[in-house]
Amino acid sequence: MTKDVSEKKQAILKAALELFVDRGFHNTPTSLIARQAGVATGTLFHYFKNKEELIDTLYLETKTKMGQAIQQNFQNTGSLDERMRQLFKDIVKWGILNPKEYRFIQQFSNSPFITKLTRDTALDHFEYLTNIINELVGSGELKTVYPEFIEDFLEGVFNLAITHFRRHPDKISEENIDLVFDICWHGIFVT
Amino acid sequence: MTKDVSEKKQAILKAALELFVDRGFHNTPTSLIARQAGVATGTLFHYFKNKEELIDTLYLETKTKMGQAIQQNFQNTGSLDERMRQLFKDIVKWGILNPKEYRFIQQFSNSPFITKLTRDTALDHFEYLTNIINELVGSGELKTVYPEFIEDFLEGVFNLAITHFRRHPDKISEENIDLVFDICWHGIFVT
DNA sequence: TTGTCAACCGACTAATCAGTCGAATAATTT
DNA sequence: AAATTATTCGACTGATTAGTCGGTTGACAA
Repeated sequence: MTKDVSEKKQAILKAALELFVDRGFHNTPTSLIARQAGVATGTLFHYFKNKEELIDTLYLETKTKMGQAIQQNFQNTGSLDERMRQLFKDIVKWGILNPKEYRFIQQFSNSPFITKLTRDTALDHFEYLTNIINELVGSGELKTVYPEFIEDFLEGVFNLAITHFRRHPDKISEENIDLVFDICWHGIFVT
Repeated sequence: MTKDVSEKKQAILKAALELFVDRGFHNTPTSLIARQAGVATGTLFHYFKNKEELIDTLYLETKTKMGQAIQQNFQNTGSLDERMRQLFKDIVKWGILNPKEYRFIQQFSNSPFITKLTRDTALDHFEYLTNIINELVGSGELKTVYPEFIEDFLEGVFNLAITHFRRHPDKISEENIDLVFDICWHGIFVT
């Protein structure tokens, strides 16, 4: 199962990730990616048909890595609330520990690059998310909403939490991540 | 107070907005912007020192327009909850009615372009937001949070709401916007 | 009328970029 | 060992791009 992927290919993907996050897609010449990866331009185009394929590969691979990291930790026991809290914390922590990867995903998602295809393919690695959404809707514990909103809501709160802790690294603590979860799930108002 | 800004300059900014949203910054040649605006390249560089200045101007102008549109409607009467609901709905509606403008702001905010300077300058037009945040914190109606999070939380929920309605235009209705507000403010769980 | 200046044009340039190609080398197969 | 194939290289090319420049036009002032 462990593919023996070329070291050079990995080096190219790593260099590309860093450069894309720092300089944007079009402002990052393939020549620069190659140099940073310590290979020749020709080698880059040996592994990737063109720049677009490199970007798509990087996106899919990054999303997969994220999906696997989180799925690994995912427990299917406990109350819905507890499991959601765990899931939330795992995702937020991944975002905090892998800032470049998360920035890249955000950048890509907000760029005109993304096609319906790559979006959906990436979603495949988050089946458990779809499952838990269905469970949430069916549980009766939620306010009456249509599922499409729950999806966007979840993505949105993950995003805002990770963005917040990126902007304010001094606020990162187990306690604050819990606090953020409480606010997103149970509201910001005391009632 | 009403600056008599050249029609051509406006045409350039309008063309740039549309092209940037569709194709990204670096993938949009200045020559194309000029053509779409119906002017010569030279004219573009007559109004803007370089491409970067054009992008910055567009960002600042767009944020200002948004800020003014919302401030205009902003009422300082009623309960905190009611005023927040009104503010939320105004912002979300602006995002829905001005999709390209909002996309552009998102795209720019998520790109490596943005400098601390442009970010802060843009924030100037949202004083009332800062005010209401301070009021929120002081009111005792909120859970105990530090203000930095409230800022990021507000930005985040505006974002997720507008993104949601962009993805699902069929869901746009006064009722649903209210629903989304309720969920973001009072939690997604029934308790 | 003459002079001035800002708005405007588009051909042009120097630089940069994505991607090619033929050759060299390393790994694998026969 | 010989032949075949995969990996790697980097100089090169054709296309594209940001920005320039010399000149034209039209408005307005002296």
